[in-house]
Amino acid sequence: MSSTGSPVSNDDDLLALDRQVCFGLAVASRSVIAFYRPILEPLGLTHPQYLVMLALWQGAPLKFKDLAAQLRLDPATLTPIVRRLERDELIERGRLEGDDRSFTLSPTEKGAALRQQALAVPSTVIERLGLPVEQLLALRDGLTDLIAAVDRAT
Amino acid sequence: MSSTGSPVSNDDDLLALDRQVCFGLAVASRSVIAFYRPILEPLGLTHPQYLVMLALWQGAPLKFKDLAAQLRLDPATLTPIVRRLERDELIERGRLEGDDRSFTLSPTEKGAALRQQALAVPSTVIERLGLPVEQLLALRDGLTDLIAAVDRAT
DNA sequence: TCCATCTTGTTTGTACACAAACGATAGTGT
DNA sequence: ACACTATCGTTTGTGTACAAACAAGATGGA
Repeated sequence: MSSTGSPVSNDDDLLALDRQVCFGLAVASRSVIAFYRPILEPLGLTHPQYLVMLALWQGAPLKFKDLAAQLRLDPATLTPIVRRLERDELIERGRLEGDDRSFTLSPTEKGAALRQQALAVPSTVIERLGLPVEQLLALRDGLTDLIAAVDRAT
Repeated sequence: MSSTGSPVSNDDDLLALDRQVCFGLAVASRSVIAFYRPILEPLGLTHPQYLVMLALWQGAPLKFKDLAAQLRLDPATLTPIVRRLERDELIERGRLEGDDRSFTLSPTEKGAALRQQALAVPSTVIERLGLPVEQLLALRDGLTDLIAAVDRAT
């Protein structure tokens, strides 16, 4: 109608593709997070909280600012997540000499102990999901490219 | 330490891969939605609202229940989104004979007119993103597989 | 008919996610 | 010392997202 005839070139086709990609991304993200929910629930962690603990288990202490950058989260989003993890005594603040505005975060003893349970999470997920690891790696690479493209374009 | 020596098989490697995939998915989803934000803002739509309008532009009237299923959203999440679109007079309810609990949704005249502006959204996104369409298609397929795997495993 | 049960959409409570404004501290120039 | 600016984390407001409880209508059997 309004196109020259080549495939995936008129507005309606683009609207459909757009719907598939951005919608698929949102659905996949929500689905996977929902898939983690019952697995993380016994640990007493939500998915964002799990990501925070993963970061701190890998390297602590970490400055609040650096943690926000690693997780690509707005500080305003991270603040309440950190507050709940502190309330649950899984992480704690450390002062930073030289700057009274900033602070660091580290797992408490309780938080460090939780890592042992968390080690079972990935294998549980991968096993229940039943996807070959190669496919997960390919997907990861595709997502990485997409994130890089967004960063470049912003 | 605890592994037989093959790559990507011990717990630490799995923890790292897990972090890359589920974290990458969450970041990609948030990044892309953020990327849409300034493009959708002139239309007065948030990203979920945009997805609702896409569904209704493609086929209306749609039963509330069917819309929730299409978008894979909990009805409790869809209710306030629909309320705001009604408040902005972009969609409206239609009664359904035979069942007073249920109702349908359709774009208003104003909502239908908005589609003309929305037609420019996908090309804008794809152009600014600068990724080849083939790569987007491949990513879509990977996401579709992942969603299917989650559905299968749930 | 009457009642138990099921559906359908809303409400309530908790937890992200981000923009904008804020308060407090740090650094910088004069 | 003093103002100016920049940085850091928090607060406030709006908008998802989902679990659990709910209210109202529909449905089926005794």
